[in-house]
Amino acid sequence: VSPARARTSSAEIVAAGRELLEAGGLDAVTMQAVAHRVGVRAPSLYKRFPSRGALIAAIATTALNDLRDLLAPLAVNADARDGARRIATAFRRFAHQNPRAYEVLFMNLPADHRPQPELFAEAAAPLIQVVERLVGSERALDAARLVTAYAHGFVSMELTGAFRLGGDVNAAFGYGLDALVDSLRDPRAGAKARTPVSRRTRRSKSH
Amino acid sequence: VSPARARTSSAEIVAAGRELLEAGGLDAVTMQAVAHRVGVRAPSLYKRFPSRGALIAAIATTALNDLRDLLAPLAVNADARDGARRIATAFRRFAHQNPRAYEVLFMNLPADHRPQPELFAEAAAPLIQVVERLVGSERALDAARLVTAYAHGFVSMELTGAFRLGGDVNAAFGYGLDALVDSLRDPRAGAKARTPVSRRTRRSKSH
DNA sequence: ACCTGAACACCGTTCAAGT
DNA sequence: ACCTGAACACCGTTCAAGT
Repeated sequence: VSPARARTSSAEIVAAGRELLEAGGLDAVTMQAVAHRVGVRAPSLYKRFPSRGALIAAIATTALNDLRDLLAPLAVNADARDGARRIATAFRRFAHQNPRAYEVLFMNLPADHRPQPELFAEAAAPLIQVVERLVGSERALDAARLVTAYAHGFVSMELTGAFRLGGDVNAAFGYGLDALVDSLRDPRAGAKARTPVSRRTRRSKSH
Repeated sequence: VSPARARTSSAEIVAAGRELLEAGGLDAVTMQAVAHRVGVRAPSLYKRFPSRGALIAAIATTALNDLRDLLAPLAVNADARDGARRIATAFRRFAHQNPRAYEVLFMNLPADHRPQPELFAEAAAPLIQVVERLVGSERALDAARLVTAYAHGFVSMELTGAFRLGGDVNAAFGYGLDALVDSLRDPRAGAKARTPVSRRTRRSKSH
């Protein structure tokens, strides 16, 4: 007899799940809703994903892939400080454009339903490269964590609506980013590098 | 006839929910599990909380109360920079001791199931006070957001296991915090205040 | 080889009935 | 005035039966 032909694909299922995620949050990503969106019934999804958790993990992985691809070209920048600012700004823009997926990426997912650590490392690589030129290889990891923590913390609080005391939020991000990036210096370098460099590209179009 | 006497209380229910939260995450905080823990059946909880979301909100509120009470006394500190570091460090310690509640506090909860904004403001007040002494009232909000974003971002990534590239995580927090706090200066002040102040209390007992 | 309806366990929530 | 069992809708997941 004629075996049933596939009516959907893993990629299509993940895309449908991601759309539902952005539209209605994680709660809206039910197996039934995803299945309905790709034109099958819920049990069919289990042919491609062993569980809802695995599907969420796949959604997170594609989002992390997008982020990595977005940041990768920014490592090659004449001015390292400018590169760091551009990477942080692109990171923030990604979060604004994919708020729910971003949320999932930094959520405390069970270890077996998380994107591979290597993928996180790939996404972090450009920033580490750039700050290494500023602070040296010794302090590169700490410095990258400083910038990443700031960017993630700022964006996370933005997205959850924690910044309700007023003020210009975009300007606040630039203010902090400038202060942070300016503070990145190679401790082995002489006093010449210590010239204050504040207030420079603060209001450039890319911020 | 004799009307049924209360077998539990809102406070007891919230406490039970918080214990379940820390023990097994948000998924473990089911109405049935909470009810069983306080010795009633699930429907009885609806006498005190209109929904599970409202109960989660109440749990978050008590946790935020604890955090506020923890930070409140730290605003009075001889050295403002030291005060800022102490506040950030206490914030991080709270997160380590209440990881799941911390997670909920900074989660994207529905607006009607979030602790009151005033309570967040109260928790943030000590830091704002302290940094105001460093950067002036004009920049106090931006500067407080810089420190908060860093602390939250760092802790959040710590808790979700994003720091897997090795290195001393405690030292990394201190490195970033020192760099950040040192960068807080009053722009109206003279060049005298610009003396580099790095490498000072980095390894003090309080860090 | 993939799809489906039916079924199961579990959850949040409602409500009439009890005391 | 509070507590309960029973019921409902919904969810993730399994599986035998279909093509």
